[in-house]
Amino acid sequence: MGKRENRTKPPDPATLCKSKDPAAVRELLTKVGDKWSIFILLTLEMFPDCRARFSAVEKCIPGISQKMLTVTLRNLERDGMVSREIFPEVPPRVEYQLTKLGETLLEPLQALLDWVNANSEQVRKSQRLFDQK
Amino acid sequence: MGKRENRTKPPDPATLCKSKDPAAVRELLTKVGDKWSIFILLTLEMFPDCRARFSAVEKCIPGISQKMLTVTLRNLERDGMVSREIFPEVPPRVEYQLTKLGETLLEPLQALLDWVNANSEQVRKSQRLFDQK
DNA sequence: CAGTATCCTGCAAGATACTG
DNA sequence: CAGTATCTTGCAGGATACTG
Repeated sequence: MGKRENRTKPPDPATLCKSKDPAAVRELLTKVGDKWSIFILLTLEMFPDCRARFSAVEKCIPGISQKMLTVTLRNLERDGMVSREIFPEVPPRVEYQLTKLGETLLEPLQALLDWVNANSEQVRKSQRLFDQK
Repeated sequence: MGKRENRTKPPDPATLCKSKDPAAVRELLTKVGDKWSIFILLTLEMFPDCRARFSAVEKCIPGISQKMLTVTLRNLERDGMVSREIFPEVPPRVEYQLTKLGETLLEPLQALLDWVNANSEQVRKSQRLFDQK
């Protein structure tokens, strides 16, 4: 994985996707690469026990709408990345927690976010150069 | 990065994004997390010298349209992730190559794809459970 | 071969209002 | 508080045709 040495033969197209179903791989990749999913999962990690209520997550993610938070959380629950617990109180309280599966995604996602934080300035520079010609 | 220990205090919302401009971080994250960007960069890596022509890349990415390949390659070039060289021949030949910046993205992307390949079955299982209730 | 150009469509996602 | 429900809109992205 992540080999950098030169190759002398053209790659086999099947090498990238181990799956028989490339569309399914694409779809899941789209979901785990989604910005809101990434932010939500990494936000949950920051709380004690990887556990927080709806409003707490919302406060930590600038720019997310209530709708997108709801929708993305529901999808993450469906995918088995977070669990959802409802407390029968007034006013209502709902807590979300990373599952074990969700936790295994943290490292790759953090690596991606780290890359973005580290290189956004260089990317912007490249864009300016590209645009002025 | 990627710490897993429990915390006792709620996180500072600013912790996730080191940038002053959260929207810019979101935007770049969206781009590097895009499925076509990921496939293109990882595909280029598989060629000798991380270098291949348009049609060769196209063959390696099942399901991508010519339009999306063109558009995504142009964006990657603009962001400084790939370089583009045109050979004045007939028929025309255009080669794309990973830049140094692009190569630094390979490891995080490969980790993400590895996760997808390793866990897609479990995610599907979770989805079936969720859907039938 | 490696693109543009054009048309077209669905759906992602914002805004707003309502509620158990 | 943590959601639904509804309406609306932009634009991602497919299909197709053309070209240096």
